[in-house]
Amino acid sequence: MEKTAVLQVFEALSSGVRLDVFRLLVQAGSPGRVAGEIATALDVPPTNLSFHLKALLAAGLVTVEQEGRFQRYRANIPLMLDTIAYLTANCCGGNPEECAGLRAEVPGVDAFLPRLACKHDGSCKA
Amino acid sequence: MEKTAVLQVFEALSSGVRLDVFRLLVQAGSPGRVAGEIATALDVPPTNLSFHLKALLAAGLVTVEQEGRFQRYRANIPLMLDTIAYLTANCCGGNPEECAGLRAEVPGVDAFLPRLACKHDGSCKA
DNA sequence: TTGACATTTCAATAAAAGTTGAATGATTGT
DNA sequence: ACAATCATTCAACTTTTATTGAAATGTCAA
Repeated sequence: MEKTAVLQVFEALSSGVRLDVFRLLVQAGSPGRVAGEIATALDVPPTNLSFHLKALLAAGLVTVEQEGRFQRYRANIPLMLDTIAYLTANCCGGNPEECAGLRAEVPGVDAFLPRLACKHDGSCKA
Repeated sequence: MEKTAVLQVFEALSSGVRLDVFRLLVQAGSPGRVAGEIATALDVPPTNLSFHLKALLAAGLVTVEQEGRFQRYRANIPLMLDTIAYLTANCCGGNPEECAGLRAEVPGVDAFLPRLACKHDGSCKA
């Protein structure tokens, strides 16, 4: 994944409104939500929501599909996972056990992480 | 984890300099790096690096330890993992298989993720 | 085709973040 | 103590981002 794309993702998630929108869509799953539903759920003025949705779209974190006069938004989960993989790449350099131990301490985090950026025999992968 | 803390993390990671610094420290593992090493490695003026390190510190993403006249910085891996857990919480709402399938498609991502925010029997956890 | 609704675009303003050079504080070696 | 080194703080400026209301676009239903 390219650094500029990763930066766009993190910048997109660094606004309170956009973080809420994205998480709402992550939890919504494949049905997603139309813009009006999002605006109501989060109590954000439509014009402002539109501004933030545009940023999320530019980052690739959400997709849109027209549905009559509605716009249906969905979270782009694979991009979220790619971004996590980028951030955690080659964790702890030569000492992968270090990262493995830390992972074990955060309940629930393991299933969403890269099969460690380092192999289980102790060596690291690219 | 609190939303404001998560926002600080994402904001911290939304600058090219800070993203590079954090990844450098993630890969450095427990030895970390002193400020001068970071500045040299990334070719950032010390005054500017200091500005960005301060933001990373405020977000909690790095720690400092004084070492003579040097300042040694280290990545805060548990916070990184907590943040990932927050972002992926309750993924795909009622349809956890949806997220599980997507995870499987991103090589290397699984080991760094929450043991899915949903249980393997199909139900979701808090 | 007219009127109502959903959403976006535009323009203006307000607020925040990034970069730089000069100055400061702290620590080491001589 | 003195000079050199490592790093941070400060002040000024430039650039980017957020928010709002009014207007425009496009779709549906009667």
